[in-house]
Amino acid sequence: MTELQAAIELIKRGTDELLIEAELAERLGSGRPLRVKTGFDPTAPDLHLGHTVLINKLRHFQDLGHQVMFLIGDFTAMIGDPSGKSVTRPPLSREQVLENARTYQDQVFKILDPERTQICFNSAWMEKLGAADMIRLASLQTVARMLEREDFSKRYAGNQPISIHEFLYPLCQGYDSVAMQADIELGGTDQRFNLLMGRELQKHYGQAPQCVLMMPLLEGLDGVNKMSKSLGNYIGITEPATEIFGKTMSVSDTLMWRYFDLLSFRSTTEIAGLRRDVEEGRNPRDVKVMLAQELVARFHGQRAAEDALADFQARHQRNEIPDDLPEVRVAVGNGLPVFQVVKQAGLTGSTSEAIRMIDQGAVKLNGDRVEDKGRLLVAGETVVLQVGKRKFAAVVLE
RNA sequence: GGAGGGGUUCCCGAGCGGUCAAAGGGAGCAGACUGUAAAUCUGCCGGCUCAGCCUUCGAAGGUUCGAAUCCUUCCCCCUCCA
Repeated sequence: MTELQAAIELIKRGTDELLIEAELAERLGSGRPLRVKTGFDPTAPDLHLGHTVLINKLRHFQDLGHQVMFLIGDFTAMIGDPSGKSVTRPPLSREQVLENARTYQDQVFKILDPERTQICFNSAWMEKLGAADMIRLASLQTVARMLEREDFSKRYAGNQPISIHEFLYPLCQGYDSVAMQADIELGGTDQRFNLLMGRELQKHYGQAPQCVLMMPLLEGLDGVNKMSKSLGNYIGITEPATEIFGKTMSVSDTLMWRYFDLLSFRSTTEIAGLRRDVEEGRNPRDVKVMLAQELVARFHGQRAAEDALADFQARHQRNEIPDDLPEVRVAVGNGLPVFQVVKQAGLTGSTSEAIRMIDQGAVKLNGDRVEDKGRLLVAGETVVLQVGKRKFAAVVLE
């Protein structure tokens, strides 16, 4: 295998689709470092494993010596990507965007090499674009073309509103590629339309059209929807080791394989071997532990991975109370009913919920189920309160 | 500009003067069962000083003993025509 073939193999591993392989081969063959573009919306700075599918791929390009351009869509954030749902987002202040961008950098550099990563903001060129330029840009595409996009056509067919400015999002993203002179752009499969727009517009502006590499979307913990913060089905890369471990363990046996494919750095043959083991009777839980440990190790180190496993076994397989309980102080005065204490300790969102939880037998005090919701707790001691399986607090009564 | 249809609790969606904190489904939470898996079953699912009270049905007024339901004005969305 030639060096070029090896590079293409690495680039293609795990991808959903590469357009157009021949073009990419040609550019790689030129020997110059390619300008690799990917964009992120600065609205949700907490990166999760879904994002890392893409970031790992960027890492591959860096390893091959190319220039990664990490675009923060501070200008386009004003529009909000209409991909998927139609939720109008509140505009972000300049300061918020900058702060989010900083958070992004901290997080992506857990995977990427800062030396070979260029952070860009699209406001740099979008703000210079005047109204006339914008209209010219808009004239390059038609409404019919826009409606080809699945989410637009669905909304249109379902009598849902589509604002004109939402059509501008793909155009802006495409124009970013022009301004950045991208050789290749990476994105999720849901970005197909926007990514292709870059090709169209680059041609209009006299540039060679960028190649497009689409990565599969990672399903969230529910196994159905794509992993996203707003759906709450995500594993954040800055989450504590025990959380990453626990959430990974809660993934279904089927979904586990998907995570192996998209997130593990194990070789494809090794993963196939594990799959065979399970088919032959190995407990899937044990294989899942390997995945959970690998992920924890990636973001917190090997040591943390060992600890997370020990903690997990203690807490869930032996039902022990964790020893790193958050401590909360609650003023009980002359005695406060348990349900009030539960609420004030932040274990439930409302008093009503606390009462319900107690009625359902979900609340434990020092390990014993609370039967009487009116029971008064008095000042002077520290008790361990538990709601459900996962919420604990050491409550100092005072 | 004209005609018509809509805005209901996290989402979808019923309700069209009292029995409505509002059917049903989804999501979520808890319990049982487990491997903190899935599936399944059961319960919960606005708030509070919880047998009672308070705030919700686009917004603001009004009619009524009583309004998500009727009237007025306003805001927003969709469809068709031009």
